[in-house]
Amino acid sequence: MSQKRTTPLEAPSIRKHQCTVDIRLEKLGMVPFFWNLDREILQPINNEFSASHFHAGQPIYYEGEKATMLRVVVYGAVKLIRQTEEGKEIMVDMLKPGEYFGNLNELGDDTYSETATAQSDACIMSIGNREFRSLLNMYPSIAVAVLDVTTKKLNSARQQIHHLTTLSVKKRIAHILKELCGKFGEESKVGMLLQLPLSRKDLADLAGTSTETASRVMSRFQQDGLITSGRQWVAITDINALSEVVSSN
Amino acid sequence: MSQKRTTPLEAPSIRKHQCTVDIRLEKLGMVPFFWNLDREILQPINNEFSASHFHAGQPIYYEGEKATMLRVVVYGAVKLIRQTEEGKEIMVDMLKPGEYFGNLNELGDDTYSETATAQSDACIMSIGNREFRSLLNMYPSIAVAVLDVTTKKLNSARQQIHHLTTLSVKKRIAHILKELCGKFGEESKVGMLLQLPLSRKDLADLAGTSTETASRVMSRFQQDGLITSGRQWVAITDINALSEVVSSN
DNA sequence: GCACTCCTTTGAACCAGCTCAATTTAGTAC
DNA sequence: GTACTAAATTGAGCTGGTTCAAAGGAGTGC
Repeated sequence: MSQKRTTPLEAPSIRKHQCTVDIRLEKLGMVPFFWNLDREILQPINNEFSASHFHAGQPIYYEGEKATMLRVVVYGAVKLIRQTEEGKEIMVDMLKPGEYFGNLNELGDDTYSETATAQSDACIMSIGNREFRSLLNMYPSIAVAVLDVTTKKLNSARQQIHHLTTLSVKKRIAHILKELCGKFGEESKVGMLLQLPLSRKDLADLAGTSTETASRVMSRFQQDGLITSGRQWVAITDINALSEVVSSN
Repeated sequence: MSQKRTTPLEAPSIRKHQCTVDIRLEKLGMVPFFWNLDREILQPINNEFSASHFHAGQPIYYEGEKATMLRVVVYGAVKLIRQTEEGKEIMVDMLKPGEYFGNLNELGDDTYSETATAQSDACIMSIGNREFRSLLNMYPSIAVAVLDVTTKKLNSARQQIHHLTTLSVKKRIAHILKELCGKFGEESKVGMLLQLPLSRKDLADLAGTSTETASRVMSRFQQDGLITSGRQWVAITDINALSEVVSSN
């Protein structure tokens, strides 16, 4: 850590220690599910959760494993991947703090339908499925909040389906960059820096294309001054131009 | 109606009259949302809904319209479509009786994110968004049931994304036929007949391909004896062979 | 500072599926 | 039966994106 870092990305350890017991309650209150709850209700809910840390690249669970937990991202980014036997994979979602993943189905006899991996160093809170479901039944407002989040996810999944079949790779990537910018973008000297490690392969998996094609598109964007990018990082320098790419001819 | 019909599909008017006030309550009880509810609770809920009929091909609402209602299919099939300005479209879902669609978001200021069209003659029950949301808050079990349905939809949307990027058109269509078979298949002399009008274009929109390619694939399937098909109808004759197509090499 | 790793870029051939265009046919109405 | 219409089929050329291969760099550990 004493060497000069050339990545503009924030070093992971800076924030890692912050995920202490003390601030878990605060984090939990920031999760959309628990918006309207009083502190005295939040407290026992908090006790149901347990926290754990993951290093960048470390798997959290695998597709097909027996699914027993529901998880919430507290710090860092988590990617959800589906893969074929031949190893071809696609990224189904990239989660930021406050988002949930895992399983919330009735019984514990389901399996996870995707693999979850820590994209950066991450802190995750987990709760047993059964426990969470009893929360849902106890507090309708939580159920409704979870439903709203899930509905939004469904909508964006359907938009993605639409894009996959109607847009060119170039437009799809431009659109994805815009979304990531809204989610992970942070002001920096190189532009809106996406605060997570993001390789060409990740982008390709998000866009449903090959690494090579993603690289070609990104090279072009960089050439045209829309982005600045290095190894595993991307910064958006001209978001309006990206929007134009999506909606052009 | 006195002429001989050559379509194996059931004539729409046969069942249409069945959607009377008398049996609405029964239908409502069949909707997954309302599984566990007592009859005395169901009764007032039923009163909140209003029913209406649509002819095959008739639009129910358009993408972008102000979204105020949540709807449930009582009889018939409803397709959900998203389209680009140039008219290229994709089918996001095909719904059967008991499934919900429309909007369930917080306030009435959202717009529908897809166009809903009656695929066959259909009977639809509607409820105001606000009213439904208060039901959700009143009966947690409804909220949880809706959440479960939505979660399943999300999962299948994500599977579709996966298929779009990893499977060939042939496999995608084979898979779609299998799903439709489970949902709309009815035993008949020509095999498992899909009990809804289904054109090559519909299939193409479902698979995210062109009408011509869908036609070519279907011709091939018919040639190989996997299906029997005519104008706007499809029957599956060998579902095992279809499964093999999906999982082959 | 040096070596090593693996991420990224670029080239070139190839192909699944698209598009455009023309023809055939199933189903319906009379 | 006959005529009509919209769905379905089939052909042929084109192309965006894939695949395979190989070279070029950024970041890291020692």
